[in-house]
Amino acid sequence: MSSKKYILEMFPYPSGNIHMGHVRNYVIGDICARYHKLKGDQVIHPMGWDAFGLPAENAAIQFKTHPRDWTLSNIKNMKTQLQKLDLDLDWDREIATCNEDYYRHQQELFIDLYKAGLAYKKDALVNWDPVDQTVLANEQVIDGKGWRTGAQVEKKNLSQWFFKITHYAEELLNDLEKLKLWPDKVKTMQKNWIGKSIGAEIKFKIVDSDKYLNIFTTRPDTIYGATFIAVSINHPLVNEFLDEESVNKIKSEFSEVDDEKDKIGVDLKINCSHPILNKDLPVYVANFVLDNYGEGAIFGCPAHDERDYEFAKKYKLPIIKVIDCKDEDLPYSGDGEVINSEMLNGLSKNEAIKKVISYFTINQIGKEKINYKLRDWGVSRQRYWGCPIPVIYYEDGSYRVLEKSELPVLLPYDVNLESKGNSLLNLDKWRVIICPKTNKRAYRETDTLDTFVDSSWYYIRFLNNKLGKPFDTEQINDLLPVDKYIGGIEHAILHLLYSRFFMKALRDIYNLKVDEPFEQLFTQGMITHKTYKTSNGEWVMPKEVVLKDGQLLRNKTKELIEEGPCEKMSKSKKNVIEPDEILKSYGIDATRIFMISDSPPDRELEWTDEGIQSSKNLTNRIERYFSKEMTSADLDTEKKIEIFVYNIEKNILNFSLNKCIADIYTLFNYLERKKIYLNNSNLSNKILTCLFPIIPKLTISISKNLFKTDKYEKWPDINDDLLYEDRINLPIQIQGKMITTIETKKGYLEKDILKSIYQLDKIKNKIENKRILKVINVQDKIINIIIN
RNA sequence: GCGGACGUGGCGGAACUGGUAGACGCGCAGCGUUGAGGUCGCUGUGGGAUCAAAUCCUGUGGAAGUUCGAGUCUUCUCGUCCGCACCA
Repeated sequence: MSSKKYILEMFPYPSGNIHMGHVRNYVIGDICARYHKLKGDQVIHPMGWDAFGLPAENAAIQFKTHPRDWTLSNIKNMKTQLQKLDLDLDWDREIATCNEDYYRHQQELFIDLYKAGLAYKKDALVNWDPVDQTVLANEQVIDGKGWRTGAQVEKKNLSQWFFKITHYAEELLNDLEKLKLWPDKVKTMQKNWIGKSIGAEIKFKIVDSDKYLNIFTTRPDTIYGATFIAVSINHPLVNEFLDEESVNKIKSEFSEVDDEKDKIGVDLKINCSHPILNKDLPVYVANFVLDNYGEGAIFGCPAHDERDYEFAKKYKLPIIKVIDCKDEDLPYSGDGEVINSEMLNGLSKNEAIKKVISYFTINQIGKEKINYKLRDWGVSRQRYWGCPIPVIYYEDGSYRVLEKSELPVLLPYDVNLESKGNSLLNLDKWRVIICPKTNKRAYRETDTLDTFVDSSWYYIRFLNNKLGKPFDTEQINDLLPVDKYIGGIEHAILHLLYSRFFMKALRDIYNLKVDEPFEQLFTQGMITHKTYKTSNGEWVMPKEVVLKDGQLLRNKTKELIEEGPCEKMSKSKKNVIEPDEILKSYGIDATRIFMISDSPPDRELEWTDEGIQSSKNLTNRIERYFSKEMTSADLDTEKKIEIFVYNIEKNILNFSLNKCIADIYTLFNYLERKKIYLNNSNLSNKILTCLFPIIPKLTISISKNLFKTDKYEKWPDINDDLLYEDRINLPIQIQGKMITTIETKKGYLEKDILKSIYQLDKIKNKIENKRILKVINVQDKIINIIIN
C-alpha cells in the first residue's frame, strides 16, 4: 500500500559549516526517508536554508564582505558537506529564504494576513536588544536577556508590526491534544507559554476622576480583602500622574534592587474606590507587577497572596483575612470558606467566584475574563538582512500596505553596513519613492520581518518551490501535514508555535483543509563530548589531546590536560568533532551507524573514539561477511532473517534506531557463529535491503559486487509463517519465582506438560512433601506452581 | 515555587498490553592468530557464598501496597535532568 510521506528535518542556518548535530538530525531523517521509498511510498524529503538573519550582517562587517555573498558562499560549502553524508534529498526542491523567489511570496502572505486583520501596526512597549539594535519578540527574551546576544533587554515604545497570534490562542491550546505524535514535553511547554487562566476583569474607579482602572484577577472571591492597588511602572496611568523625571527616578530605583524578588513600590498619591465596599484603596507603582500580563495592574489582597503580603508588611498596609484559615498560615492562598465578605460569607472558593462575578456583571463593574500569557507576535526587526515589509509611509504619517501587483519589494544590495542601526534607514535612494497611486512622496518601511516568519511556512514552499504564487491550495490539502518533522527541542516554543499559527491563519484565509503543519514531531538529542582544559583554563580540542602513561597531554606542547564533564558540543568549549575529519578517517557508513547506535535518538549521544571505532568495525565486518563463499542456509536461518526484517522495520518506524543496530549485531552474531554465509543469495539481498536505509554507501558497493546492480528495489514482505516460532522455552515458577524452563511446543495441554514438569529434578526437590494448591498456566507464556 | 521527564551492571542502554531482568554494544579479564595491530577469532563478565563446579542466596534509588507473579501498576519518599518562573 503506497502512500505519500513528507519527511522533513529542520532546515539549517547557513553559518558556514555542518556540525555533528546536523549530521545526527539528517541521518535520522534520511533513514526514515529511504525506508519509506523502499516501501514504495511517494516520499518528499527536501532541504533548504534559513538564510536571513543577523549573523550574516555581523560576519559581513567582520570579514568585509556582504551578507548575501557570505550567506550564499556558506550555502555552497554546506551543500557540498551535506552531499558527502549520502543523504537522499530532493535537491530540486531546495530553497533559500534570502532569495527573491522565496521572500517575494512571503510579502504576498503578509498582505493577505493584513487584509485578514491578522497583521497590524501599533505603538507598543517592546523588547529592545541594545547589542543587536533590534526589537525582539517575547519568545526571544530569555531571563530578561536577548536570546542571541545575552544582553539585558530594554523596554522601548516603538511603532511595530504584529501578527495576531492571540486570535488563535484558544485553538493553539486545544489542538495540542490532537498532536498525538508530539513529545509531551513540547506540548506542555507550549501550553504553559499560551498560559490560559480564567478569572475576572474588574473596573476600579479612580477617585476624583472619571477614569477607571482595569484589573485582571483569578481570585475575585478575595475582593473584600483588597487593601491596595498596584500598577506596573509602564502602566499608562503612571505617565498620566507623574512627570517624566519622576518616572525615570522610580525606574532607576527599581533597577537598583539587588534581588529581583524584593518588593518595592512608590505611592502614587491617588486612590481607587473599592468596587463593593465604601472605601478607598491607595494606588502604588510596584516593581513586582508585570506590564505584559493581564492589565499590568493588580489589587493587593495581602492575606491571601504571598507577594501582596510581603508588600503590605513593608508599607504597613492593612491585612484583611477573607478566607478562613489560621493566622500563622498567612498568607494563605488555598481553598477555604469565605469570611468577612458580606455577600460571600460561608461560600467555598468556587461558589464565591461565581457569585461575585455575577454581581459584577449585573452592576457593570466587571465580568468574567479569560486571560492568556501569549502576546501578539512582534515581527518588525530593525535590521537590513531580512525580508522587506511591503509597506510605504506618507509624509503625513499615514501608511499603505502595497498591492500584490507592486511586489516584490527587493532588498537592495548596495548598503553601508558600518552605519549605526538599520542601514536601510540611510539608504534614501531605495527608501524614498513616489507612490504610484497617489503621486505623493513616500518612504518605504525599513524594518524587515523576523526570520521566524521565513521558517513559519518554508515546509509549504517545499511542495512547489517554482510556483509563481506562494503555494497551490490543492497541493497543500493533498500533501500536508508533514508526516515526520525532526529537529532540536530548542524550537519547542518559538518556531513550532509560530508555524502552527501560520498554518491556521493560512487555513482561514485560503480555506485550506489542514489545521496543523506537523503530524509527528521528533526531537533528537544533543551530541556531547568530554571537555579538556589546560591548567590555566584554556579549552583544548579533543583531537589535540593524547593519552600517555595514564596521563592526558596536549600533543604539541606536552602540557598536562584536565578532563572535564561531558557537555554539549560547542565552539566555545572546543569540545567539537568536525564531521569532515570523521568522514575522512571513518567513512560515511561508520559515521551514520555511530549517529544512531549508542543512545536512543531522542537522548544525548556521547561522542567517544571507541564508539566511532566500533561502528567502523561493524561496517568492516559486514563487508567481510558478504565476501565469503556461500554455504547452505537452513530454515532456522530463514526464520532469523525474517525476524530481523520485522524488527528493523518496527524499530525504524518507532525511531528506535539504536535497536536497529542491536538487531544487526544479533543477526551477524548468529550467522557467523553458525558459519552460514549467504553471498549472492536472495537472503543476502533481503538483509542488504534492510541495511540500505542505514548504510547506503556500503550496501550499494556490496550489491554491485554480488548482484551487479546499484539499486535496492523493494522492502521485503514479511512472511508471517516464518515469524511464527513453534517451539518455546516455557518458564516455570514456584511461588512466582523462576526455577527453570522446559522446552515444549506451543499449544501444549496443561495436564500433559505438568506431568513432565513434575519429573524435573529442580521441581521435584521443591515440591516434595508439599501440597500443590494451584497451578497458573498462562498458555505458551509461563507456568506458576503455588504450593503451601 | 509551578510543570515535565527520568532513576536498571564499571559505562551507553534492552525488556511488546505485568510473565525467563540485564538483549546489543563499550569497557575489562583470559586464551589464540599475526612480524605488527585503531585488526581478527574464541571464552568469561550484575553482586554474594563455595578452591571449583553443580547449586544456593540476592538484585532494577528507598519504603509500603495490589497480584499467583512487579523494572513495569498504586501511594509515599529520596535523588537527577530539563523547561517556565513575581503570570495576580
